[in-house]
Amino acid sequence: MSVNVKNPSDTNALNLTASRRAVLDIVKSSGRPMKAYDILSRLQEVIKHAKPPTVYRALDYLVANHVLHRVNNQNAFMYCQQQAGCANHQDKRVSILFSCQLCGAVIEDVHQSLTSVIQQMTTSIGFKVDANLVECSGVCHDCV
Amino acid sequence: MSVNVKNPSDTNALNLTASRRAVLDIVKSSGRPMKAYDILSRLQEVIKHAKPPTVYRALDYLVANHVLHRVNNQNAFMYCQQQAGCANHQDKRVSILFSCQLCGAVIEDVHQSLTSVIQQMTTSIGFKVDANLVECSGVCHDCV
DNA sequence: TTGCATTTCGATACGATATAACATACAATA
DNA sequence: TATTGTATGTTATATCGTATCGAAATGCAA
Repeated sequence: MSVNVKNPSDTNALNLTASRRAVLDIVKSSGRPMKAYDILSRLQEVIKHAKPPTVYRALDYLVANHVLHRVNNQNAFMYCQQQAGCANHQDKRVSILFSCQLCGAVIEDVHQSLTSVIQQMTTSIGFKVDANLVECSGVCHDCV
Repeated sequence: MSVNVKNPSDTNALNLTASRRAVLDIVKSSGRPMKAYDILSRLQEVIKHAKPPTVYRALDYLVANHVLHRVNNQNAFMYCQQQAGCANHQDKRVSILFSCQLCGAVIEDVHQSLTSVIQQMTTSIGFKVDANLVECSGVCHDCV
């Protein structure tokens, strides 16, 4: 059932099984954050026997591998737009997610000064950031 | 039942009813983030008939009035340490919450450069921040 | 190709989180 | 008094996420 597309010469490659790939495609193609149970509904169109753990396992894997972001203030998941092959993560640039509480849109951005100040603050308190990501909640331009 | 302690001459004063005050005291005195149902358990020692909506209504009010922070990556609530009478909110300084995913501790900090860069970024995209707060998930110094 | 360790998966059940819906109480005030 | 707005009480349920465990698939070495 699962299809391993990992390239043996690339130890950082993803092990995209069928369910992981399907979840990734669903979230990526939606172009916006998706909730777990909305992903599940879509997933069940392709994998009929999919259940909540199917989705959560795939999401855990994809978030752990920096392909998706978890948007905590929406309990949602979105495609990581700043990375191509986890470049953002590898370079330790800090992304910020501006999350609109009205329409759910998330604007992902990076900024050198943000990265610098976060690195400075985390170094001074000995805090290890786990996703090179900060979140900010508010209202986007379109929602006035 | 409700006890209004609002000072009529101060339009920014809190309307701390009995349940709101009890929830605030519980969260504040714990010194760390608390989950809603843990708050409920404690609240029921004082207000026996307290139910989930009792807690969530009080939390909504206290978060809306910048007395508590909602820690999204823990589904928890903590006392706002940077403000005294919402000074932080009024001054538009941006707090950052470094949230440890292992022990649950949250370090709240403010930094002028962080405030500057957030203001710069939000201005450029027309985003209105709703709590002058950003969140960052990771592992704290004590948890290595 | 066999055997073994590891990873992934299917399925059920449960635990945790949050809100809907509606009725009631009460203070301020017209 | 009648009205309005705010806050509360109560029940039930919706929504979200995870623990568990056995089965199946996979990778790998002998």
